[in-house]
Amino acid sequence: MSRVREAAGNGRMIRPLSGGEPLRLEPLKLGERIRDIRRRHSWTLEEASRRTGLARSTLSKIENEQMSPTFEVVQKLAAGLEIELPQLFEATAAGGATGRRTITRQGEGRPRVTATYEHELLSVELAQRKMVPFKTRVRARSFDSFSDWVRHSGEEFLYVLEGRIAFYTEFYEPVVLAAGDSVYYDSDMGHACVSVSDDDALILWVSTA
Amino acid sequence: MSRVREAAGNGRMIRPLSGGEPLRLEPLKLGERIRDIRRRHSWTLEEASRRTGLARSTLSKIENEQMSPTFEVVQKLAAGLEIELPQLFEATAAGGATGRRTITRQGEGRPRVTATYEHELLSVELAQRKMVPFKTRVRARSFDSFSDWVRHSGEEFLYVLEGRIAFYTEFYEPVVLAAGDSVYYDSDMGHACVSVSDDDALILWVSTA
DNA sequence: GGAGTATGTTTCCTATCGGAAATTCATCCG
DNA sequence: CGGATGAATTTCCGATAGGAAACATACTCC
Repeated sequence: MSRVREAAGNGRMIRPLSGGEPLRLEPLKLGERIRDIRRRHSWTLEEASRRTGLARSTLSKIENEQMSPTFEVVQKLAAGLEIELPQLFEATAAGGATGRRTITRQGEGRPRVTATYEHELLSVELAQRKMVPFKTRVRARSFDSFSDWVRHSGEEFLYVLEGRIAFYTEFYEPVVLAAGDSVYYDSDMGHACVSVSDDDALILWVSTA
Repeated sequence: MSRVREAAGNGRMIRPLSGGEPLRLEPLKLGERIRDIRRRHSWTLEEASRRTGLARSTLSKIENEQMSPTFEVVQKLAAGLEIELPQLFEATAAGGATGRRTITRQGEGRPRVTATYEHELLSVELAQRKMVPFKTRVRARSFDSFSDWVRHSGEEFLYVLEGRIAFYTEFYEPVVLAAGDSVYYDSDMGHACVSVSDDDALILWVSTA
């Protein structure tokens, strides 16, 4: 049975950061950090060894702060343990680390209708999120129904779910996007889109908060 | 005519991404990086030596990739050169190419296949973006094919495009998501998903960078 | 030109890293 | 208990990181 099923399905959940170890990542206990990552994945030194290509003994010594790995080795560690290098050194505000999660079912977002768009804000329950996702219905042949750019600081990702839209931005030629196409852009650059299909177009938008 | 059409239609364009370079995924040239930082401050090896407490020769060898510094030394480097550790390892926008918009056509992202997922990274041409979008194919009935949580700092938004998946996270009960459903969660909380439909499931993922 | 100065590179040589194997520690059995 | 199995730790030793000092290569200024 897969470990996830075990962990997620039955009662035996991997507890957050159980009382035992606080997992605080003080100014750079690389050893602890490595060990923690390994433990979280329930990897033995042997498994970690296979993954990283490093000797068990080496890993053991690193975890116990008995040696300072060379940069080369650090890279192997990051790769093998499937963690991004910068992440390895980030001072995570660990502590309680209470994960958050919110589900939004099809059609159950918070609607916000404007002249041009029919937005449906997703994941509204979650305050203080770094991204703002919403689904938007662009009315069919809305070509002439609006008059100005939308512009707001941040970045935006747009993915076309259904239909075809013409996507306009300042400085660029307009482009037609069909279902499955996507675009990423700085949203302080004026932008707008219109449906060019016979039906409404449906797009998924994610903005930085 | 709408102002958008006007504005977008005329010829004045900022050049997008320099078409030439494919944005190489560098193996992280630490030496070059260090040398850049030092040069930028107009520090001599001697000065850098005083700042870091490392020998001139050592610095020289590191910059010329003639040796792999130990982690201890890397720490001293970061401290002495007044740069945050994670920053040292962040993938730089190599070419400097600050594109402000990038289109990714259906199926034309950069594939990344793992045992469990078939990712397609979107908008890869755009370096230094705050979000990382990708589309993922989750193999049908992949229920037993993986064994561990995915976990990385940041937040994540998931939208189901096709099929049905079971979405697992630590601390929560697993939940089944169908096309059109979405979830927003802290991605440092272990998470994973499997397809529970007869066909592969297709999901759109956006992570904070 | 030659002496002097400032910067980066290349020797050494020792301390230590990193891997193979031996050793310890823990947990199951019979 | 003794043996067996699987994990982590600790030797041991060759390879290499890192420092001191010598060397190389500019630039000055006289």
